[in-house]
Amino acid sequence: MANIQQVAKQAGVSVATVSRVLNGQNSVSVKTKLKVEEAIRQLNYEPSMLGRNLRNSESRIILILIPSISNPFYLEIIKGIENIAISHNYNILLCETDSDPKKEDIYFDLVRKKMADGIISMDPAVNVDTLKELAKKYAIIQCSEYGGGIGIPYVTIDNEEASYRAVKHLLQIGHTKIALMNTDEKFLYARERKMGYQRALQDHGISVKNEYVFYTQDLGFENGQQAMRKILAIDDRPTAVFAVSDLLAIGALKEINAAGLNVPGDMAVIGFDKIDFSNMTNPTLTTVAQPMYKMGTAAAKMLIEKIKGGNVDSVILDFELVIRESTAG
Amino acid sequence: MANIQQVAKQAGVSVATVSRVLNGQNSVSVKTKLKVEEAIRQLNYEPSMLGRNLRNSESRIILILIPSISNPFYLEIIKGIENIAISHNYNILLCETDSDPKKEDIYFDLVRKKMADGIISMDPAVNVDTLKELAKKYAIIQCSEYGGGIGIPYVTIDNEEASYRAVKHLLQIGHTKIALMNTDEKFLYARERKMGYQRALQDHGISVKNEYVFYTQDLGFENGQQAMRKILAIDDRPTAVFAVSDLLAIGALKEINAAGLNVPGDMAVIGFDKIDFSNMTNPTLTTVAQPMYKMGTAAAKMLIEKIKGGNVDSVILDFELVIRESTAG
DNA sequence: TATAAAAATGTAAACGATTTCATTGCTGAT
DNA sequence: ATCAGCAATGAAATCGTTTACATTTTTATA
Repeated sequence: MANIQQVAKQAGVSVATVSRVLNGQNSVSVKTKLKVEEAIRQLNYEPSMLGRNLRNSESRIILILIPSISNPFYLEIIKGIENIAISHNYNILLCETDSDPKKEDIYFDLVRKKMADGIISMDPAVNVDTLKELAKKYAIIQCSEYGGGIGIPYVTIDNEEASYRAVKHLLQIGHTKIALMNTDEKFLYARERKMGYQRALQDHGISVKNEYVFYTQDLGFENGQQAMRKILAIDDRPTAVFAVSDLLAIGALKEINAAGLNVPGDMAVIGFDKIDFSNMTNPTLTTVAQPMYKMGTAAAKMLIEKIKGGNVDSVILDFELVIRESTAG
Repeated sequence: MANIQQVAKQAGVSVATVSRVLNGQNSVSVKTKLKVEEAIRQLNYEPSMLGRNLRNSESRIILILIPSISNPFYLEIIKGIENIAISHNYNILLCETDSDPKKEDIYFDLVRKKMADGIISMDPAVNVDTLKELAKKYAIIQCSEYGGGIGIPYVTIDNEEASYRAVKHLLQIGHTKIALMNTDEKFLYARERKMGYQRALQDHGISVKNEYVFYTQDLGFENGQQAMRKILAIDDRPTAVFAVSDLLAIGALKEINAAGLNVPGDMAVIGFDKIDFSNMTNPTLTTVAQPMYKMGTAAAKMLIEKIKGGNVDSVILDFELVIRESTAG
């Protein structure tokens, strides 16, 4: 495999000149440029990024930390990140942490060892202390899920308000007994969405009943099924459920169907995230749409700016309540 | 940021010794080893992979080529690849080609430029000629989708037989009018699955009707809806559909529901792939399960062997017909 | 035409590791 | 006490680029 030396020799110039041609610098005459290009062609030369990266002290790789690759919520965000990355000549390394600190650390090592230039973290269970420590030396952006007040820039939506609007929608179409299907309150977004839920109820003069608030271990389909089973078993059964993720809501949907009940007739359901599948269910799912693609592009731009040494501010993007069959009168 | 030189200085040894400690070579005395480790701690040293990679002429990165990140079919495969990769100290770069030769070429460039050590291609629309050319110089494995007879090792299932068994199942539960929802026959798997469909019908003395065979542009949900709409409009309507992907089948399901018909009562449906979501629909979907995780691990092992310079053979794994509600009597 | 300025090119030093080969320091056998 | 043989260590080359600085060539100006 040819290297730059051999190209230089073949073209009868120095390696510096070859490098200049390679990088499109204009301080090289047309004649030599042609010579060099001809040599490159003859030798089938491809510049090695290994050499270049070492010399430039960069890897041009961006790490994306997600808890689980199976959660479709992240897909659009990843697309957004990827498009910006590619157009800036970066590549992305997709890292599934399983919310496991050990796996997490393997990936953190990649930036410590210069194999990655920066990190976009979307793992809500990320170890905030490690992240904070890391952020002192390396470029890090939090996306969608974030630890608040730790000085690492993030991009997100107003979770409290989004939740408020979803619940308000249920109230407006006449529901008063509304259950909340939430995850562990160790997650900031879970706390925020609960607050929105509470505020909406209070605005309508309805007191929050603890029996109507459920916590799931995780955001998956099965968790939604399990929680829904409990909800259906309540004596004074709610007539609507607001789930903090679409997968939870889809699990709920399935369980309601299995119980022979009708959505939205017997039980209205709202999800969160507007994943692709939320439109494929029967009935289709009312959900809160996060601008996922935009979140991805925003996060990527911020990170690249940060890698360049710039200073970036956190961003809060707009959400949208998408009303579909699962709450349609 | 400290480098190996500074560590050597701090420890009062040569860089060679530090390197030996780093790589766990045993030809270094306990005393010096401790000195070096102490120096590493003091300086907070982390070895740079950029230097190491250049020296070793490797990137320890594996490329995964998939047509679309949104297709959940690939997720389990990717997990399988990732686990093997990690345990062999490789990282994976996930590349979405959109079946676009231009994007594809960007990623091929990564291996040409030494930024990746090998490729696992899962894109059925990959440019076979380029791939073949590339395979002469670089390690390449095809997974799940493959161009046959081009001398690049692959891992797959017996698509013809899988299709045969799916259709046979429909025949056994009494269906005789069975539609096939296929994709473009430029894909090998599409041709193979059609052959299985034909063989099953012929085995039962049923002639293949061209009006019952539909081709979709793509493997997505909407394609399934569109095709189903056509199927429902046929005069002598089939009573069962075999779709070559779960997403197609789920689109069909939705459309059948929308038409006020019942699954499986009015129309039985079988999908292909056993994606997570196939168990979340209502009714749940009968489908052909590919051993996706295993396909991933197999492909990864093969690739790593190939990178090491070894010779590897193609692998054909077992599939399984998973019977669920959408075909249940 | 001589000369200053500008353009084109070259030389050699990084970047940060690994590894071959050479050297030093020991141990133990004679 | 000598020396072979082995273990531990070091010096320096190497991987393939980019780039600061030096040098040469060209161009423009008087």
